[in-house]
Parts: sequence; C-alpha cells; structure tokens
Amino acid sequence: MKILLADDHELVRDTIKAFLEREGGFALTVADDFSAARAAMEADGPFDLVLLDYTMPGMDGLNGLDAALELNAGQPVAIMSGTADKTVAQQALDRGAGGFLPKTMAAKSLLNAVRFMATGEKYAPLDFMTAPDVEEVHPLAASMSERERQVLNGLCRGLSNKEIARELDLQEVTIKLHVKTLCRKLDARNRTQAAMIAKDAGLF
Amino acid sequence: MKILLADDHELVRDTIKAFLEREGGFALTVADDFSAARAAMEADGPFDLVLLDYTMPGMDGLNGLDAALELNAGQPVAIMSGTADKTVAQQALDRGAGGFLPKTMAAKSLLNAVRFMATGEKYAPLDFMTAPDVEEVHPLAASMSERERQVLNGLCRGLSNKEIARELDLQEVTIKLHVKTLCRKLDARNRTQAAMIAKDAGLF
DNA sequence: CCGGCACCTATCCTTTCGTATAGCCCAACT
DNA sequence: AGTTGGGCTATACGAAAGGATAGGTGCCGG
Repeated sequence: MKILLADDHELVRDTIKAFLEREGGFALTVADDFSAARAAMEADGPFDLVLLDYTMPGMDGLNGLDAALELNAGQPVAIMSGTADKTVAQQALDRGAGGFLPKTMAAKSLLNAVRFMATGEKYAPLDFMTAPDVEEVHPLAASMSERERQVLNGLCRGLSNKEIARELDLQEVTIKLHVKTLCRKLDARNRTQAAMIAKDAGLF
Repeated sequence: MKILLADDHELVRDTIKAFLEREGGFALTVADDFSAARAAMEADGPFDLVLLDYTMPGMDGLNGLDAALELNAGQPVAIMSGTADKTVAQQALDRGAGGFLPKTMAAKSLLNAVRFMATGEKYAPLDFMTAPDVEEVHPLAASMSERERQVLNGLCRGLSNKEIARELDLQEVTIKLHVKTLCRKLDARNRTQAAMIAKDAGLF
C-alpha cells in the first residue's frame, strides 16, 4: 500500500510516516511542499492515497487538491490541516477530496482513516464536521441587508461613497445613509472602524 | 527519563509520543491543553523535560511557559510551534525556556534536542534562529518612521485625526501630514484603505 | 559651519464624510 | 382600503479629511 505524505513540517511528517509505516505497514513517500509532491506523483505515482497539508508551500488553497487529484489518476487525495475549519473541509470534499484529517484527531483514528480512504471510501471525522456552526455566517452579517453588505464591501476596499455609488448604480447620499446604518449596527464610530470590524469578523 | 508532552493536536501528540518512546526509550506523559499539563506536573512532576505547544488552549502566549517553569521545579520546559517565528522563540528562551522546537525540524533532530534539553542544555535549531529576518518587521513597516507607525495604529483603531493628535500629544495638522505620507508609502487612496492594508499585512 | 533629514507646525482651500430632515415608491401585512 | 417598513432620493450644513505650500526645530555627518 503506497502512500504519499506531503507536509512542510518535518517533525509532523517524519513522525506520521514512522507511525504509519510501523503500525499500518504502509510504504510512505514524503514531500516537503507541493511541487515535491507533484514530482513524486509524476515519478512514482499513482499512490493508493495522497495526504496533503492544507497550509504548505505551493498548495495555493485547494487548487493544489485539484492538481493532485488529476495527477494521481483517480486514486484518493486527502487534505490534512491543524487549523482549517469545517468550511474548508466541506469545500475539499466537494472538490473531490478523499477525506479531511484535522490534526486534532487521534493517531489510531488516522490509521483507520487511511485504511478507509485507501479503499476509496470518503472519510471525515464526524464530530469535527458536525461541530456547532461556530458563527457560520457571523452574527454581524445576520442583521444587515443585502445592500448594506454591498456597501460594507466597498468600505473594506477603501472606496469613497461616490465610488461605491457608481459601482452599485445608486446616489451618493444613499450610500451615506447605508454607511451610517452600518456604523450603528457594527457599533463603529466611522467608516474606517466599520471596515476594520468587518475585516476582524472575517467578512471579505 | 520522564517527559511531558502537551499539544492539542492529538495526531501530532500521539505520533511524537510513539516516536520518542520507541526511538528514545523515554517515558511519555501527554496532555491536550495547558490545564491538563498543569495537572500532570502537579500529580507526577517534576518531569525531566516538558514540551509545550505554543498555540494550545490555556497557554496564554508565553505566560503558560512561566507557569510551567515554576511548576516543574527547575527542570527544563521547552516550547514547540509550527507557526511561531524566531521572535517568539527568542522571547521564550529569554523567559527561561529550555529550548524551542519548530515543527519543521526533523524527527531525528527532535530526538537529539530532547536528549540535549533533558540534560539542562538550551536547545534551539541554529538555522531557524539565524534565518534571515524574513520581513521581521514586515516590508511595509520597514520604510516608515516610529511616528508613522503610531499614527497608523490610530488609523487601524478607526480614530479621527484629532483623536490621534490628542493621543500622541501632537497637532491635528501633523497627523494629517503623516496620514498623507502613510497613504503614499502604503499605496493607499485614503485612511480606510491604509488601515486595511496594515491589517492585511498583520500589523496591529 | 552648513546641508540634509526627520519631525513638527501653520495657513489656506477643496473635497468628502457624517448627520438631519423630508419625501417618494413599492411590496407586504391586517 | 390603509398602513407599515425597506429602500431610495433630495437638500442642507457642520465636521472631518485631504492636499498644497511655507515655515520652524533639532540632530547628524561632511
């Protein structure tokens, strides 16, 4: 059973490799960034399973997943991450990932997950995926209208009221009104603070 | 040789534990957050070496390090992190850490580092600590003066020129000048955009 | 000593923001 | 029917921001 493990954290990479080889009897190939993973797939591929770190040089978000899926000739490719949330996990699965492995999972579960995915089954830890939607759409965005969101987006790009007005095909005064409303809803004192709050909240 | 390993990523924790036990013959105790680590030290301490993840529930930055150093009765406590930069590493060492382990290090190096630290020696990967100050203070901050940084900080908090002036004990006109200069240096069209750029860059 | 530089201040002016008040349109609700 | 509310517009005005120009300090190195 051939497995490719790509992670830029050498410590993580080596220990997981050692663990999977010892406990699972798999044959591990490792790569320290995406281009190395690509090279490995082109040279020794396809693998029975490819494990890609989500935050790794060259991954470019989930675009690396797409590339890897293509390179690995239909065999499963899974995403690992210690920080990504279930939104990313869901996207990865939607884009054809063979699974998603948060680094908070137990090593034994990893073993099962790897065996599972190598047979073509999709795997993602249920407790992770069904975790409460920690402010999935942010409490902030909830109370504002579509227009207000559009205006807020403009604010976050540092546009003037006039520019936002042009972009939305509205009058400048209308934008002013929306900005005032936004400031009230976001508890901001001015446009700049509103933009910062929106950015802090992860909007845009 | 008793070692306490605290990391909230179960996968990382288990594989490192397995590795150190197998390859180094150490006796590993694990904890999944800081309070668990604290409990372990109170119950079974002191350990010959304590390894703490830098980003872990309850760590509170390096305050957890201070607490752990006290709890472990003079025995070494080291910080591990996959993301922290050398600034954090330096601070950790300054505050008495027995070492700093980036998760990018090789597993074999880990073994050596652990043996090293358990004997009371300080350890930190030389290549990591002497790595070029990869935008230590961000390319943006490099070209701006102390005053400008202070003003930019005010901008990022959504303050008006007048408020920034009061805070820095300067005249409002002076702030305007700095804002203009900042906008030029940051390639921003106005204060809001400057603030967003600063935030994007991770400043403040 | 003097020029350069960073920092600060001043005056003047235009544009933009922020707020307020009032009215229009339209869809939804009772 | 009426009315209620969201979204849009209009006018107006003071406050703030932004830009330009001209100075003023203090400090450092040629």
